[in-house]
Amino acid sequence: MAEILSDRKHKILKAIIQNYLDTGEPVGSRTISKDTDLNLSSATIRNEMADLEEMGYIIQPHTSAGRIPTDKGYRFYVDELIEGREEEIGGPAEIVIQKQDKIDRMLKQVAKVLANNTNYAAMISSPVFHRSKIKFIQLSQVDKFQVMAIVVVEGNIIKNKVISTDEEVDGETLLKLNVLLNTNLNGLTLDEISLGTIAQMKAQAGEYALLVDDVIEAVVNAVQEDEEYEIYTSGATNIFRYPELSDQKNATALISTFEEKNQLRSIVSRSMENGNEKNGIQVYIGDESPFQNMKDCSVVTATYDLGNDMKGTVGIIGPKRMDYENVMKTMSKLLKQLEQIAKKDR
Amino acid sequence: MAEILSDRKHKILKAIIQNYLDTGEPVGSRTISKDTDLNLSSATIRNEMADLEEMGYIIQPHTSAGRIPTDKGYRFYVDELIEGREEEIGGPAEIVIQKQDKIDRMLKQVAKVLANNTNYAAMISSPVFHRSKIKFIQLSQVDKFQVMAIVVVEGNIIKNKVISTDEEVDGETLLKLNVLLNTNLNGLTLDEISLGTIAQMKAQAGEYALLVDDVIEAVVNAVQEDEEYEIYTSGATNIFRYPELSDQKNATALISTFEEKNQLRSIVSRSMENGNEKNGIQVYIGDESPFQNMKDCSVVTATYDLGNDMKGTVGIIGPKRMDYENVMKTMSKLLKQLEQIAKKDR
DNA sequence: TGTTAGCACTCAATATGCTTTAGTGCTAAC
DNA sequence: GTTAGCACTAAAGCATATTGAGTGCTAACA
Repeated sequence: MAEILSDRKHKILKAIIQNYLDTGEPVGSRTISKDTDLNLSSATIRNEMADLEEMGYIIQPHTSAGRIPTDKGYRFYVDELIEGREEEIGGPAEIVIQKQDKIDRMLKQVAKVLANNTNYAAMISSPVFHRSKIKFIQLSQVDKFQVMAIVVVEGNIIKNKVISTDEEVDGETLLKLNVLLNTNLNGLTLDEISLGTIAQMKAQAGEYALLVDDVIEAVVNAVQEDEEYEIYTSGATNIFRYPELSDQKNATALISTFEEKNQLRSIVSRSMENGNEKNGIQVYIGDESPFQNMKDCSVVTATYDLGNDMKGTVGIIGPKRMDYENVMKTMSKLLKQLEQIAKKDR
Repeated sequence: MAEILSDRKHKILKAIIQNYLDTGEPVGSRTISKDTDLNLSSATIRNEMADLEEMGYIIQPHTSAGRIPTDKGYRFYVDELIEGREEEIGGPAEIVIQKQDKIDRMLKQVAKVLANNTNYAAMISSPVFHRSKIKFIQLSQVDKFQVMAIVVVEGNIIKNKVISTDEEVDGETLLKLNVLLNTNLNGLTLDEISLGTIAQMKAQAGEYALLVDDVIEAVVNAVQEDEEYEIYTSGATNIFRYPELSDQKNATALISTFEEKNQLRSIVSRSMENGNEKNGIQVYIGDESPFQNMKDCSVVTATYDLGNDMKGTVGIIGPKRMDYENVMKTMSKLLKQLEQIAKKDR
């Protein structure tokens, strides 16, 4: 598969793809002959193009048209981009994320900035806390037969659950339970709460053993609920900028993908799995993408890490004819900033 | 403006509009002549149509086409619908909202059900609590210099704020402050917290007077934040079902309206203001709608009331050529159900 | 042997003109 | 007041040229 291209073919292929990214029109031999510094006539270029077509890098939409890149062509182009990415200097102008008090506001802003800077549709998942520790638990009386459990998880994420009790619980009991919970559970992750721990707590609770079950269930629920990460999106309408995506069928599919968010979860999982190879940025071209029926799209994702094992995914979705270079640069800049803000924060 | 139409004109106009709602095509005199039970020839209908056009109820897109309703025509039709709405019996099949533990999940579901049952784009605002009472306040130590204030508002809506303190606050002080807060603030709405109340609390707090300021600020912030209501949307892609809305320009405008949500807020405000006249359902046709540049759309809104002064707005947006009758029926059924669930809930 | 000029050819896109169709308004008769 | 009939209109559909951008191939050239 990975034939080695002659230097000339390499240059011509790159020129074709870049031109196509710019214009969105099939590119002909004359254009390449003029645009490159190879000083070759269109006829020569034509010969080379015929070769490249045979090798599967480019294709003719119809006989009398220029060539456009195939998925293989795009892959060639993107791989080269990824190889060449050292420390990017310069690139797009500074991007500013403002520090926000709530983490989800900040994420919403990141999505927005990303969408605006790339002109593609952007998404970001809120971090998952698979192994984040319980920092603090507080039970309080809300009503006569209702106790509220408040759970603070590392990173000051706060969750609460209301527990209905059969009997009235007095303040003193609540106080005891509070102490019990905090001495036994603080510092633990969900996975670390063993049956042993629970048994031990029940023993200590004495006559309130029954209540302990309910409370623990509530705590576990609260933490788990947290792990149902949210997804924020922005710039879905950017797809209308690209004629190849804005026909009725494609547009409906894409927009409802963004509205429903279920499909976006598959991107997030995929991105988290494939993890941190090569600067953490991953490019899925056409059929490589996690979507069905999205063969006209490319997806670029990256994983961010706010520390404390708080990881999430950002991504953009756009046409295959996408400015991959700008997208990758913008994304990595944005991530660096996001992670810096998070670092400063604690 | 409000000329009185002869019975015959009335019937013809209604027939024209209903036919147009069905087909989306300009309707000609022949069609009306056949469809109505007036037993009039197309020629007679033509004469009447010419009159109706002169009066501004219908218009010809071009000389050799049938007529389509103007905004005034739609208004006539909708007003008549609203007049005639008594206790609707029958109508669309039962709609089921499942009770959800979290109120926002339920609202999301309402939006979804509404969108699916009407095939238009739906939105719902989470309730605003302008005058909801503070039920319970709880201060807890999170960190050495961080205290967390948890505020429970009527309806078990829970909000929290982290307060950074200059000095370390010991448990005893916290306990005192807790009592102080709850005795003074419980049962009050935001508006009812007077400067007098605050002064009084400071006096009682003694050496912790400074801290009281911070805490009250946090509480007020928490409650206010709550009043920044959320808007949930569903079925934005339904607009692609209607050719008159799915051209590039309209679609972009509509979808980004749904994405940004800012514009939707203006619908919510408008609907809340115009309040509960006529079964609470309001119809904005074309230029009457709160949007700019949305002259091809109609908006139908209603206000729901979950008790405890928790009011919000639901709405749908669709083409002017909308099945107003079904929309109004579906909406009022859904609202009744929503309010019933809320009632059962407390 | 690689490069290039030249030419015949292809196919999409655009323009052109013709026909059909669904509607109108007006007039004259019932 | 109602209606049949007719001339008229504009959009939409359809077939048929025209144009233009691009190709592949061949033959000549360095």
